[in-house]
Amino acid sequence: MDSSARWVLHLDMDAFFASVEQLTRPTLRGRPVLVGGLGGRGVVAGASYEARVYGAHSAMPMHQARRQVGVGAVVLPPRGAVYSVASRRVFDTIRAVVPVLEQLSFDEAFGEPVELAGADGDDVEQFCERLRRRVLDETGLIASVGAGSGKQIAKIASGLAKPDGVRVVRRSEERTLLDGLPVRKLWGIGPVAEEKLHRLGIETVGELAALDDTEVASILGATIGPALHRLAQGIDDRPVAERAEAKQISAESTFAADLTTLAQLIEATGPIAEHAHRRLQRDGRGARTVTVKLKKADMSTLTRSATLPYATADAATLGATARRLLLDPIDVGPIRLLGVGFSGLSDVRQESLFPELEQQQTEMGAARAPDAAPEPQVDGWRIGDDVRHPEFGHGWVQGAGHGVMTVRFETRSSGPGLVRNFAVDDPEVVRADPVDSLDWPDFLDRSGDDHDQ
DNA sequence: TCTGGGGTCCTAGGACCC
DNA sequence: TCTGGGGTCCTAGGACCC
Repeated sequence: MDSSARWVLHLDMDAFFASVEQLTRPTLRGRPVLVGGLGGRGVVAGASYEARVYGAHSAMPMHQARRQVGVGAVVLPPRGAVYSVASRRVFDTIRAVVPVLEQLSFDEAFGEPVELAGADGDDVEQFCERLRRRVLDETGLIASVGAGSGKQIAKIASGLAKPDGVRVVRRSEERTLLDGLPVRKLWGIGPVAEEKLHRLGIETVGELAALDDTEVASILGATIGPALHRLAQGIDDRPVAERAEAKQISAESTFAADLTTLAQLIEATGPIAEHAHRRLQRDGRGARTVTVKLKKADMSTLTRSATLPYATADAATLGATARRLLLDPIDVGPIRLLGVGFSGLSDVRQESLFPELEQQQTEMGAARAPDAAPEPQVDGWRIGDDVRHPEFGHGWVQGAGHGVMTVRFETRSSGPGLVRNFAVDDPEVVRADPVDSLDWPDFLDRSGDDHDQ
């Protein structure tokens, strides 16, 4: 196939987390929604367009975003299970049209529809519009789509397409578009590479493209450099392919206050290792290498890892290995984040090659494991919790305090819902599966649709 | 009240083997 | 009384992505 005939699409859901909240909680439509950590150290994971007007954006500290948006801000904790189901439905829909998808995240994917090979720009535009329409009809969510001769251009195009649009970059306009772009817009150029280029007076992609190969290699490295140089020149023949299995599974947690003793770190390891282990089990593989990550008060990180003689899925072995790797805050300073990661993943079909060693480590793990009930007890209801009431159906907690809570009863299909107040200990109000907010009241039809992926 | 959580990939040094 | 060179595995740190 002629490579000049290639059309790569980049599909990107608009403000995905916030849009799912507005979809399943219709009262929030048109309002500035911030999704993310509510604690003092939380950041924004998703901001609706109404919130972006005030300058709020992803990765911004939540307290700052909240201040900027003002009293109208609706701040909600992330509901990963709901986003996961919504994401799967979106990409199942797209896959029906574009079978090979390279999914980059919950809300982004590349595709290269074979029927577009050799098509002209107008055909591509129509194809993308039909795709967006189909996603909206089947999921209620808005995707923006970019198209171009390769992944880089397609991704830049989807950025230009937002919000709620399509942008097809024709071959004839490619060079002009790239040349004027700030280098930071290239995929793979972050703050550090940008700074290096700026120091040399290189601001735009066009200026980067005009350098010679050895120059770029010396600035950005022998591997990354030439690759980025080719992208800057508009050369991008990277294939679109389904993603391989995950190479690493990890969990991490930032503490409300820095930990200062080894005992605190050991205690904190339990729930974090269990979280990672649960996901390892769902994956079905075992791990050979265990890594702990410690982020210090100054944001620098330390990692320590150990590789076992065999891969295992045994929680006690993995947990004990993680605890063994911890460093003492007395030596390294206060710790704000602890992470536990598993890598060297492989199927663990056979018995251990070293049963005695495993036995030993299991016992060690058991002996050092913290006491049960590591999860902090949830004291009552929190804003954003999903609830169910026998008369009013599915709803969510809008506010709670002074022994009373306010519940808004609504789901995707209900339209803006009614508000009712309850005593926080009202036995008729019970916790509900957040995913029901996508489906209620026809949740009984979800037969084959499991919630966590 | 600064800066989450989940990933991928690259670099570089040392151990170890042939 | 000189100190190769390639390959792989492991470890630690860091850039970058959403």
